[in-house]
Amino acid sequence: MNKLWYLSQINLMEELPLEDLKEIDRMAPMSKTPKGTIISSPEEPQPALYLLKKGKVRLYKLNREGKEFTLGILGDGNIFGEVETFSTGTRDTYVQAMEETLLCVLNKKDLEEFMKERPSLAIKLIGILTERLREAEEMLENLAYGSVQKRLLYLLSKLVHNFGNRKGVYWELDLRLSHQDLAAMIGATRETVSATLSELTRQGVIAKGRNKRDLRIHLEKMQSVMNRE
DNA sequence: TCATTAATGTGTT
DNA sequence: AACACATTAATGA
Repeated sequence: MNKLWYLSQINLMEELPLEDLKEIDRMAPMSKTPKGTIISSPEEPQPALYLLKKGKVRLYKLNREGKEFTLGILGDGNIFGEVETFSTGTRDTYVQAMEETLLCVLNKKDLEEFMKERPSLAIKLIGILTERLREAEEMLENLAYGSVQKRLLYLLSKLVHNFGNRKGVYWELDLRLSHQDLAAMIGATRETVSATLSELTRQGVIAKGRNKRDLRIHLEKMQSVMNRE
């Protein structure tokens, strides 16, 4: 796959004509980021817009006790970053590559100039940010009122939506998440998540994948469990 | 493959 | 929910 193909897969860019993609490609060369790299942090904020061509990044914050709380995971075709005029998250956010990741970096100046010439891009950006905000509010509501099981099921449904591949009756997550990782996304403890997952396995809602620690989810069963709550 | 480290399951408080 | 501890899985030399 070439660089332009990747660019065309970015949410924000998908309807842009080829000439525009070429221009962005000139401004923002592709770079390869190894697994585990902190791309941006409160200590060293990067005022730029990142185009995630391939790979996955995790956005998280540290709470008062220094524990991580995961705000979200972004996959192929997503954008993230922060400049004065907009932000895809809040401040004090860490962005870490969960696997080897191909990124483009658009600096603030280039981005803003390009936006001025192409108002449709700004409108698209607003749409993406609005959608993120809506999802964040939905997640907040769940975190505030749901049981751990409910929160976990909600999270899994979101993950399947973004990272799920159909495997027969199940959907397998194209993500390697430990119980600790899941716990950090729903504000629960690792032990509770383990116990809840065991219970859901007994009920046939989830199952192990080919690798024992890959998760598979039975969407229909999950829906019926969620509805009877 | 085997030793070491990481993740998970579970009982107790 | 936190902790301790046993078991099991993943990693990498």
